[in-house]
Amino acid sequence: MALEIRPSQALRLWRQVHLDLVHDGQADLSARQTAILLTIYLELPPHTVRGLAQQLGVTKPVITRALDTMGKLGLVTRRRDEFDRRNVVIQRTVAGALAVERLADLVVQRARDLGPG
Amino acid sequence: MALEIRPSQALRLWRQVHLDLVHDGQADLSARQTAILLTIYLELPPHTVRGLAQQLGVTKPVITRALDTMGKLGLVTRRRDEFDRRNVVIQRTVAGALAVERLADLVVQRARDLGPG
DNA sequence: CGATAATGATACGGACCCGTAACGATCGGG
DNA sequence: CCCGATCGTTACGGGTCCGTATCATTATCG
Repeated sequence: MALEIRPSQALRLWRQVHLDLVHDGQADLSARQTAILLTIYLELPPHTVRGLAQQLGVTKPVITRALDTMGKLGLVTRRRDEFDRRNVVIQRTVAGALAVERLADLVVQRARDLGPG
Repeated sequence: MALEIRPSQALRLWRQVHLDLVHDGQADLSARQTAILLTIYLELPPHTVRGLAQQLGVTKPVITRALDTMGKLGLVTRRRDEFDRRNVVIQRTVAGALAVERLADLVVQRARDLGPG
C-alpha cells in the first residue's frame, strides 16, 4: 500500500505546490508553521502549547507566536482549559479546516498532473 | 502515468516531511524561498532575478533578498553576465544540489511510509 | 496553609522579510 | 553621443520571527 514516487517526481511536485501557494497569495507559512497547523488538524485533540512544542522539537514561545499569527489569520483558536486552568487548548476553526482541505486538494491535483520520470 | 494519492495521504505526507525539515534543523525556508530554490535547480538555466520574479509572481527585491539568504547558506551563487553586464546569472552549488537531493529522498521515503487511506 | 512545580505568555535584542520607491550601472536606438 | 529603457540592488518603515530569560497564574503536595 506504499505510495511509489520517484525523486524527480517528488521535486517537481514540491516545486509546483509551493509555486501555487505563492501564486494564490496564501499566507506564506514557514515550515514550522505548516507543521504546527497540520499537526493540529491531523492529530487527535486536545492540543496544548507544551505538547506541540515537544512534537516539533522547538521552544514554547515558538508555538505561542505561531498561534498568535494563525489566530489573526483565523486558522486556529485558543481556549483556557477549565479543568486545569494552566493549560490552553488549541481548537480548530472552519477557516482553518478549509485551508487544510484546499492544501490537500492542491497536492492531489498536482500529483495527478505529474508526468512520468 | 498520473500519481494517485488521496487527500488524507497528501496531508499526512505534507505534515511528516515538514516535521522532518523542522527536526533536522534545516534552514527554515518559507514557501517563497522553497519555490525559488527548486525553480533554480529544476528549470533550465540561465536564471536571472527578473525571470525568477516573473515565474514566482513577486517583486524583484523579494528575489534579491532570497538570494542573499540562500547565498549565505551556500545554496546558490551569483555571477555577473559578461555579455550583458546588467544581468546577474544565478548558479547552482554543490551544497544546494545536495540539499535538494536530500529533500527529494525525504519526500520519497515518507511517501513510502504512508499507510492506506 | 506554604513551598514547589508546571503552564503559557511576555520582554528583549537581533535578525529577517515585506512592498514601495529610489538608485547606480549598463545597454541600445535615434 | 546621448537619452530612455532595463537590469539588479539598496533604503525605508513596518511587521514577524528567533532563542533566552523572566513573568503571572494555577495546580499539587507536604
